[in-house]
Amino acid sequence: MSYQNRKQKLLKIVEQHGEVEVKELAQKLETSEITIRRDLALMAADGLIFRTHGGAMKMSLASIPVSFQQKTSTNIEQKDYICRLAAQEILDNDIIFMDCGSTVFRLCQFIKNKRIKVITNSLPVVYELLNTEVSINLIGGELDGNRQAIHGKIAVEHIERYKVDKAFLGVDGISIENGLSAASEKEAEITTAMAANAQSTYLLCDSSKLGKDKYLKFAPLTIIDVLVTNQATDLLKSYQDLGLRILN
Amino acid sequence: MSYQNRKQKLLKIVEQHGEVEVKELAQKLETSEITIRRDLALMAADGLIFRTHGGAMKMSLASIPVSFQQKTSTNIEQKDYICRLAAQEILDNDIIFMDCGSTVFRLCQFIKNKRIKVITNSLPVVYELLNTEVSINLIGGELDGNRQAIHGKIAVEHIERYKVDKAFLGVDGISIENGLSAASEKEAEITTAMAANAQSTYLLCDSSKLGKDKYLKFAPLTIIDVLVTNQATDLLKSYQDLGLRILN
DNA sequence: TTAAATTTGTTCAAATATAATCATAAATAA
DNA sequence: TTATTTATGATTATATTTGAACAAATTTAA
Repeated sequence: MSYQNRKQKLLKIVEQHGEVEVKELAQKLETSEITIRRDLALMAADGLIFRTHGGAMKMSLASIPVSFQQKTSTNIEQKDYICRLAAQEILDNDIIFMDCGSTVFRLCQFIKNKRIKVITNSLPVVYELLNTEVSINLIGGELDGNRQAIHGKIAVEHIERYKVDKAFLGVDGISIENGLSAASEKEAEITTAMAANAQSTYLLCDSSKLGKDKYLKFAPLTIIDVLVTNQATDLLKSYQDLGLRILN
Repeated sequence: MSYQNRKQKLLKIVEQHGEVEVKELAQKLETSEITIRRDLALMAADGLIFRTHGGAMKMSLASIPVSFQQKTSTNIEQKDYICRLAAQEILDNDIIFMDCGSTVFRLCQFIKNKRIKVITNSLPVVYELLNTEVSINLIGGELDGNRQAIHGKIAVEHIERYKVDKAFLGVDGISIENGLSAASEKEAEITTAMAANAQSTYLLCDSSKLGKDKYLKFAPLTIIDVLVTNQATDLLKSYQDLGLRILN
């Protein structure tokens, strides 16, 4: 297979997924990682993609989500697995909340063709769902440049005006003992508000966050209805005992 | 078999398969690889195919998909002239509205280093001002994918919560007789709301729009305080007589 | 912070493709 | 016919691509 051929395929994959890892690409194209790296380097030089550590991302994305660049290429497969599960729960005509976490962001690719309404405070999500089947409602308020998301009192009030079917949320930490925890007060505020105004609240949470606590404990586990994760560990049983539905 | 004959067949195969190898072609045409290579070289020189290492590709596949083209908007110089004037009116610590017109968008470049707060319903404005000195407040509500802007009842209510120093607005048409006119009801709504909640309202308007009417008349000239434009025509006098300050 | 793990860049060798050269065969013209 | 041109194929040399091994840089975890 020639470089040009691979280039086409790589472009397609990157367009589709938004963000990919070198390993993944090497497998898909049945070639070595070094070849993929060389290809990506050439393509990046042409401005066709944005090179990240361990992979690549869509140019259009790279210019926007600064905050996600730092988190790129960690646990992508796990996150995609989780998001695929979560997407299956979404029905046509659903109205859903999506918050500004990096896991939740990856849900976008799986819902592009659904006829739903998404209410979100995340600019990357907005950008990703622009000009798709999805109808978007953007939460208004103060923009946090680093997180590329809207936070604050106005944002919370905006959320409270809606009652939606499902909320898809991420957190920085979750444990039986301390419930949900976050690294930022602002994010916690949004998460809480979204959960309170959704019929079902889905927590998208890769296994690395299970049992971890961050500095700010902000809500009990009970605000969550469904825990979507990637590993079927014994740990999950205790969550199940607390009344959470587990998807994995 | 002659070159002309082979050329037809090769073209057909390439069209059909998108990408092919020299070996493959040599077998199909029952000739040597070197002959195929010579043929492909000639065809590539004529721009009929794209030569790759080891084979050839359809021209259309090889060409770089121009996914992101910068809109070369009309009257850039005029708009920049207008925006430079408008930017001079903005002081540190001002809070301003910016709407989603293409003229107003070009104001961004001139205010990046000002310490102000911008309240806007335009995604392009947000992206342009992201990670600059400017603090951003995004208006929430329904997102219009085509205009990349937020409109609707919620957006208007969001605007009404603020009282700002200056509003910088664009319109599609302006005339003495009919006042301000727009091509879309949604935009008119936002423009009106912003003007009503700003101490001073600046209309950024290149000369091509002066004296023009669009289908929707939505407001009298009196909601404007300052008209920023690029030409010093006699026409402007009548606007001045109506109490508008003219900047040009 | 340091240490471990991962990713990337570099160099080199093998495989493959291309270019160059020459010889042969076929077609064309005198 | 013969001489000349043209197209094709074979052979060899050159260039490109690829993958492996290892050092350097970066990221992650502790």
